[in-house]
Amino acid sequence: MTEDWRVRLRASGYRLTPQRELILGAVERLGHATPDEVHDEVRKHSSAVNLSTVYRTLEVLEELGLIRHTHLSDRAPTYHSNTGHEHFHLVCRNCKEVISVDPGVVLPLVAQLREEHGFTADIGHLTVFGHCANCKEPETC
Amino acid sequence: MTEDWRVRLRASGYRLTPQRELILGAVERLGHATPDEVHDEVRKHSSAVNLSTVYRTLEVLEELGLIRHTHLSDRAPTYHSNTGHEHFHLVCRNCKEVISVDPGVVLPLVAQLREEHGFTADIGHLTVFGHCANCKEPETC
DNA sequence: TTCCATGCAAACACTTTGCACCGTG
DNA sequence: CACGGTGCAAAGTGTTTGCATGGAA
Repeated sequence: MTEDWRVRLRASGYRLTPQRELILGAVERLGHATPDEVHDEVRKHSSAVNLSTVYRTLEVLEELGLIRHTHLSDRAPTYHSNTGHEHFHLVCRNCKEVISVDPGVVLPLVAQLREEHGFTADIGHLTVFGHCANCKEPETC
Repeated sequence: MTEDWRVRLRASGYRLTPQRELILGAVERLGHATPDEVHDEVRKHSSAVNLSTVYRTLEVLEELGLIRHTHLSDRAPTYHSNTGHEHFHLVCRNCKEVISVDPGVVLPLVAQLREEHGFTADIGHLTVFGHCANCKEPETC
């Protein structure tokens, strides 16, 4: 939304480069994407950016809190913009669908973990695996 | 506990080999372990087993439901025996401590996800990242 | 004796790193 | 014009696969 990420970058001593702008834009456009998908998306909308630059930039953007990552598969991590509301993910083992869920549902759990274990849960990183409504039968997986 | 895993193996058309026995034993001894740690543990207690055999065996044992895996770090998966009670994990981002938690805490969440999203959550695979009681301050990370 | 399982080595997928050059501030 | 950022290539992890040999049933 706002463009204060430019300010944040500079305030943290980072430089504003076209690559960083392109990569942040790609992440926001894609919703959920692996480093490789971000790489492809950037290439699709403009000139190519090196893959290692994608990795380095995703790290920087995450450090600044502009994006976050979770693990929606056993393989590569997926990044998503942090400008929207915080949420966590449900992933269907069968059809791989990803459902974003409002954190309200887990607040009781978070509270209980804090009380009973003194543990502060990081909801944004949370991913719950299972089976979606269309793939209820574990047999079909 | 019981040794019916031998029966299960055979019933599923698999053969009972010393390697499979060693690897299952290692997983049970270790509690939570990556494929590499299992490999080391086997080697420590007997003659070596090939790493690729470890991977193939862990896959078989998981398919039989004898072990399970979760992701306790951004890197390698960790396997654990499934003979004990079902549980899920809390992982501290700072000190990497792993806390096993009774699934009772998440039953309300599971129920709500089923009601509102028709989603059947897989608790055994669940891992919640955050900060433990000793590392409450995100600053220290 | 029949196949499944293993060992070995090579291939893979993903990520990180060293270094010279480039371009922001 | 200094120093952080980028591209490139090579190396590093973690995992999978093809194939010949070995061993459980």
